[in-house]
Parts: sequence; structure tokens; C-alpha cells
Amino acid sequence: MQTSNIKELLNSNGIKATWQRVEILKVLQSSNECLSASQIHQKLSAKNINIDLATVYRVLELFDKKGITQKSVINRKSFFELKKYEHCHYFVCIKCQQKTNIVDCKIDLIKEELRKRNFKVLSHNLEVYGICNKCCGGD
Amino acid sequence: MQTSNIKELLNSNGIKATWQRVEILKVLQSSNECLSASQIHQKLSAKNINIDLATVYRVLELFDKKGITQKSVINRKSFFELKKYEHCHYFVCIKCQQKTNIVDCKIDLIKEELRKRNFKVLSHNLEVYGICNKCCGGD
DNA sequence: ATTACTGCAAAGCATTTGCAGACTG
DNA sequence: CAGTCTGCAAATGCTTTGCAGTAAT
Repeated sequence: MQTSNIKELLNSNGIKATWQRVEILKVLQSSNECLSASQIHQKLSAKNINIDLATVYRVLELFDKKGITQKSVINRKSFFELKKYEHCHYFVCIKCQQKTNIVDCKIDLIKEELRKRNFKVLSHNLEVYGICNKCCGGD
Repeated sequence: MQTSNIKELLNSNGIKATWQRVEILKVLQSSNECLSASQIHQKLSAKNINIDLATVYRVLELFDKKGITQKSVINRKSFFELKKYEHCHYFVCIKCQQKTNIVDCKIDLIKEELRKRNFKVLSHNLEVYGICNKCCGGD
């Protein structure tokens, strides 16, 4: 995606398009997995783009609040990715650390249970740990 | 429960019964909710029992490894409680911070899905945030 | 005596914050 | 110009670790 389109995307979400935000969004768009703030910071550094880590955190928090990214907390660390149509969480392999999507986390069933008790669910986080199919076989 | 019984409980789990471990276990037994390391530390202090916070962390880690406690990570903090028969997680009210059990987290359905794909689930964590029944009504 | 356990202090790590200067409209 | 955003540095909060002294078998 072109920088100009990215700027429009930001503006349409009520976000002022500073070059830092544009670059961070580019990194998110070019990644097919969720990234932590420091991973994003590293990817930027690799492109010789220097943005302070604190700025990366602030921008990601903004993106999240505006709904253009979705955050997952895994092992106490935040990971961000562009918000997709499907809601998702991750299975994390304790051997190779690879993350695999869990699309259906059954939260609707839990929500329904809680709604009956008059609890209103606003957000949730699910982490599943184990051994992935690749690491299951050999090793 | 008497101290002697607590010692037996520890020994039967292969844990040497130091007085610090006995006291920490007493706190866990007398609580009807999950506690963080620092909450346990505070409760001990209130009884004029001084155990270093680092020791509390080490003991809780040991209890967890030996399976006498179960840990929940909520907002990046660890909370411990004695392991119960029912598996559980928490709904946390974002207004009053109160935690409420979610007994059935539907992990078996997720496990089944993953097993079909040859992933082995070893552990998981679920956090659900929202507004509890008390805070929903009035406020 | 050997091994395990604790207290103390310091370090670690992800994240947040205060502030002054830079940028943007 | 007024308000926002950024870089820098320092602080935060929870947790972990190194080490030397203590306790227990």
C-alpha cells in the first residue's frame, strides 16, 4: 500500500498522519503475524528508520484505541496486528515459540453464561500453550 | 487446619515444610479468593509474620510446580489459590476490580479442535473483563 | 558436612511518564 | 500561536536472580 493510502486510512480513523505513525502502520501491514512493540522497533531499525520505542508504544496504544489494531497479551507481553474480520487468539508452542491462530475461542458461550448473571463482557484474552504439530512429531 | 496437618500436606507433596512455607500455605487456605504474591506478603505482615517478598515468590512458584496451587495471570500479574477440583478462570470487573469465577471456560472444545490439527495443549489462561452485576445496575 | 532455603539487595524486563523541544494546522 | 507529537531519560511495577548466611538432615 502506498504512503498516501496509509495516510488516508489514518485520517479516516481520526488519527493525525505523522511519518512515525505511517511507518509503524507500514510495518504492521507488511507482517503476517502479530508483533510486539520492540519487534516493530527492530524492524524499523533494520530499515534505518529510527523511532523511539516510547513512541512506538504510544502509537500502538493509539491504534488500539482507535480500533485499527488488535492486541493480544502473551506471556505478559503485548502483541499487535491489524484488526481483522475474524476475532483471534493464539496457541503458543512452548518449544519453538511459534504462534498459531485460534479463531473460535468460544467466548460467545461464556458471554451468554455471564449475561444471564447480569455481567457485561467488554473484552477478553486467551492464551493457549502447548506443543505444536511440528514439534510434536520429531524431537 | 492445624500446622501439623499443613506440614503433612507439604511433605506428602514432596515439599520440605519450612515455617515460611507453612505460613504461606495457611494464608492461601484461609482465603476464599486468589491472591497475588504481594497480597500474601501483606497478609503475613498484618499478622506480624515477616517473610521476604522474594521468598513468597519462590515458594509460590514451588507450590505451583508441585501442583498444590493454581495460578491465574490477570492484567500481567500472577494470582494464586489452592488447586480446586474445578478448573477456573476469572471475570474481572473493570470498575470495582472484583473477580468472579468462570468455571467452564470451554477449553475442551478448543483442545479438541487443536488435537485434530496435532497440537498438544498443556496449559492456558483466560481473562474476561467487563462490568459486574453490581456495577451494572446502579453506579 | 552437604544440601536446600532464606533475606537482602540488585538486576531485569516490558511498559509508562515527565518534560522540553519540534512539528502541524 | 495553540495544541499535539516526539525523543530522551528516568521512573514504574512486578518478578527474578546472585550471593552470603542460616537451617535442616
